[in-house]
Order: sequence, then structure tokens, then C-alpha cells
Amino acid sequence: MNLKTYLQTKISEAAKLADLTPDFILITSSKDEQHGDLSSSVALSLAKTAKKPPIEIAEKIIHYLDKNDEFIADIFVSPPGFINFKIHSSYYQSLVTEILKSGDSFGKTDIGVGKTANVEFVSANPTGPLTVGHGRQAVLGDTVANILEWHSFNVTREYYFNNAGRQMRLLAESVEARYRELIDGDVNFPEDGYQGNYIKEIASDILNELGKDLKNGEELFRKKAEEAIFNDIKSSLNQLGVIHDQFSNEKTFYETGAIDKTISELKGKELIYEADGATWFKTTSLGMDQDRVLIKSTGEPTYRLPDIAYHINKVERGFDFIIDIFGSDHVDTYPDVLAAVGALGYNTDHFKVLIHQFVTLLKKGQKVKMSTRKADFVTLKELIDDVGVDVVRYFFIMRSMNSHLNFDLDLAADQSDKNPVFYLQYAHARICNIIKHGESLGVNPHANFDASLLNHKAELELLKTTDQFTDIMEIAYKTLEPQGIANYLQDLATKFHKFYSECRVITDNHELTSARIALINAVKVILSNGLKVLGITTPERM
RNA sequence: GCCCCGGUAGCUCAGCUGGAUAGAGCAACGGACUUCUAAUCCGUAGGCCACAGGUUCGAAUCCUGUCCGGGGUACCA
Repeated sequence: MNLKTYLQTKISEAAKLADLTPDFILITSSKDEQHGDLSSSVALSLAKTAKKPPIEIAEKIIHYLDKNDEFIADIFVSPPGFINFKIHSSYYQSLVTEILKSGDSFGKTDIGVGKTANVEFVSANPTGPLTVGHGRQAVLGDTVANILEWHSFNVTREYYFNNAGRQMRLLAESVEARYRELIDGDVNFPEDGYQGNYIKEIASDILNELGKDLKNGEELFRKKAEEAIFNDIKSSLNQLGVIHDQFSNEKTFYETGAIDKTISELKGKELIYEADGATWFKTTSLGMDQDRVLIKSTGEPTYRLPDIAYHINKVERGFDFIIDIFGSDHVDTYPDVLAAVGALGYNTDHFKVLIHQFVTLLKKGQKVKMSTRKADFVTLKELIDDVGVDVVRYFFIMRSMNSHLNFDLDLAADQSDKNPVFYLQYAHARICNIIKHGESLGVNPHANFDASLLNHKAELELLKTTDQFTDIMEIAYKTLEPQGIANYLQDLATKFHKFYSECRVITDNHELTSARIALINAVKVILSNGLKVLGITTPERM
């Protein structure tokens, strides 16, 4: 049972009796205990249409509310017209049993039962190691996938990459140049080539493995480079706990003829024209501000064309929910792609595109400009080795994806033991330790308990916070923004630590001990459920 | 020029479908370990929520404009 929904129903019924019809009944948790436990501003929002002072409206609504409700202890109005509810402690106390009963699945919903979702993320082309910037997307995407799984969706984590275009050709040329350089010492490096040391390593591996007689422009250079870099990418992702279920690439869409089909279908819709030797997509006729090139005058498609074919492919695979996660450098490109998919008669209503802003890296107070080509980057691997997986994951989800965040590498390494993630984990470890301590004294952690003994202020505060978890998880689903979960868990941990400092769990009072053990077990359930969705470990000791 | 994000405490950022006195962490300062873990707790200090208008009972939150920062505006991805 959800208390807010319950109150919304009650208020709505009362409003009806008072001849009022609110559009929406907002219920918020009160910050100040003078305002009870929960408050509603309905009366304030009704004031305009009802043309009456909010207080009067509030009084009227209250008049029709049942004063002997099983959960509501008190209802009162306070200026300028809020309706405040004081909730019986028994309601909060009853949560302990409910949470323990549901355990691992406390807070889950069946919103996505029988539905499939596809989350595409990272999708970096295999031209170099993943950087810190990719890390943000990796963590965001994986967590969004976790949130959907939490709500019972069957989720496919997908990685799409371009392996047929100019970038990969340039990569192959760079590797070959390093290969020739190793053999005869001549440096004939392509302009705009990839300059990182990893290119030299790949070249040297190729030399060791296949000898020095490879032909000019040999396909193996590309293939070996792609393979090596992909292994590196996958291992960085695995380190982060991110595992993709499916890798898709543009090459397959050439091979299956999907690309040709896409272009001919667009032609059929008269959305294609030739100009300056290139093939253009008439995006302007779909309401965009400029047309885009699909096939360059060189005959080579731009990334947009395979992207369109790929998105059609995703629709055809029948997912109920398709999520694309892009960096802000793609803001301008996805509308074209979706417009094309839509124009060809495919449904695009079930697409959701999440755009995240970039991470600005600071090293010794200086901005680090990231460029894969110039080999100017800090790899994700380096970061993880530096501060650890949990810190990296937490850092990237504790902030809104819309925020351009500054990441000071020196500070991160320096302060890794002060990172807020440890605060959460410490709460979990503390609980585990208390339980263990109790057991060593013969306290059964699963004994029957009387929750009505949990009357201390710190206990009730803690319980009230546990009541918000379900809401938080549902909001996370609706917005697909994970940072609310991180913020919530932070709050829960704070309430727990406060409780810990004020209430001793294991005492001679057996009844109270059992009740408090049950309470902290319940808190542990929520911490662990939440951290699991964030992909962060729950240590039993620290 | 145009489009998308952002501008909140010294720093990094929450809060944004409008709600009561704007929050956290870090940094600073002062307290609390003979106790189930001090990776904790308690307290002090720190703010024209970029700026200017507007909308209304009420604006950090919505609208308009300005300024500053990031990204895009490619026959790169």
C-alpha cells in the first residue's frame, strides 16, 4: 500500500463531496514536523478556480475527510492553506514486516512484465581505448538497464559500432604505418592518423604474429586492430561490471542489404535527391532546418545512413521500449535518424533518447582536452585502477546526466576514501556487523519482534525514509534518471547513522533488541536493493 | 547567427510537472570514541539560487531577454 496514493484517493473523495475537482493532488513529505508527516497543497491550487481563499477550501475538504481513518492520526490546516496529515506510528512500524517479507523484491513493480526493452549505450567505435567520458555513458546506460530490469522488463544491453567507414580505414592505415615503421624505420604516418601508443603495440603484435611480409593495404591490419581494441574495450567495461548482451555493427547492414533497402525506400517516399555529386536526405520536408548528406560524393555513406538502417532493425526486432543513450555531441543527429525511421512508416513512439553532457577532466587544475585521435585522453581503465569501481560508478550516477560535470582527477584519487559512496556502504557494513555481534551473544536475527516498540524519534525518522523507496524507484523508471536513487540512499544512510548514534541495538532488553534488529535488517534490505540497481557492491565489513 | 545543455555556499553538485525557513559532500572552525565499526555523530560559519523583467496567493523551479561556460550547427562519428 502506498500512503501517498491512499491520501490522494481520500482527498479526491472529500473534494468531490465539497464540489471541488482538483486536476492533480500533490502530496509531499513535510520537511518540518510542525506540518505533520505529509502535506497537500490542493487547496492552494484550487483557490483560483474556486475563487475562495485557500484556507476556506482546505477547511471544507477536511470537513469531509474521515477523522477515524486507520492510518491518519490528525488532520489540520495551516496557512496559507496546506492540509497536513499526521500519520499513526503504527503505519510506519508495520513497514518493517512488509520490507522483510518482500526482501530482494521490495520496491519492485510489474510495470514491465512480459515486455522487452533495448538499451543501447557506449557504442564507441573501436578506434581506441575507452576514456573517462565513455565511462559516464557506460555507467548511466547500465544503470538505466538495471532500473528497467527492476521494473520487470526483459532488457537487452546493446552496443552498436561503425566498422565500415573512414574512421576504421584511418585506423588500419595508422596501424600499417607503425608496422612499416618497425620494419624499415621509415615514418610515413597518415595525416589525421591515430597517434596513441596502443597503435604501436598492435603493430608490433601483428609483426610478431604474422611476420614482415604483409601486403600494402592488407585487410588484416583493420581486422587485427578492431579485434585488439575491442578486447580492450570489453575488458574495461567488464571491469566496471558492464556486460552487453549484443554487439551490432554497420557492416552487417551492408551485408544484409538493409542499407540499400533503406535508401530505396527513402527514394520511394521522395525524400532523397542528388546534388553536388552527393545523395541528400530531404530532412527539411520533415520539419528539420537543413538537409543532410547520406552518401558522400566519394560514394561512401555517412554514418547517418547505417544508423537509420540500424534503428529500423531495432524496431523490427519488436522491442516494447527502445532507449538510445548518446553524448551531447549527438543531440543534432538523432532527430534526423528518428525522422527517417518514422517517415518510412515505422513506429517511433517507443523510442526514448537520453542525452548526457560531457565530463570535463581536470588534471593539476588544468582542463584535459580529450581526443582519441591525438591520443590525448585519460582511459577509463586508469580511472578505475585509481579509485575503484564503486567510486567510479557512484560518481557518475550521483549527478544528473544534464550536468556538465567537472572531474578533478587528482582530487578523486586523493579523496577516494572520502567519497560519498563509502558512506552508504559503511551503513550497510555497520548493519552487518551489528547483526553479527548480536549473533555472537546469542541474539537470533530473525526472531519475532514487536514493531510497536520502535518509538524513538530516530527510529521513526528512519522508518519514514524507508517508506519513500518505492516511490523513488518508480520515479527512476519514469524519468530514467538514476541520480534520485543515489540521493535517496544517501538520505537513508544518514538516517541510519543518526539512529545508530542515538539508539543502541543490542541491549539487555530482549524485546527491544529484536525489534531493532528487525529494523536494521529492513534498512539493509533497502540499501542493498538500491545499491544493486546502481551496480555498487554491498560490503559486509569495511 | 541558429539549436541543445548548464550557471545554486570557497569547490563539486542535489533540489526544477511552482509550495511553507534553499540542501548535501568536500574544504574551514569547535565538540563526541572504556560502547554494536569515529569511513560515524553533534555544533559553528558560509547564499541578491548569473542578471533583468514577466506570469500569481506563492518562483531556484514556468515564460521572455541579456551575460558567461560546454556541445552541436561537416560530404567526421
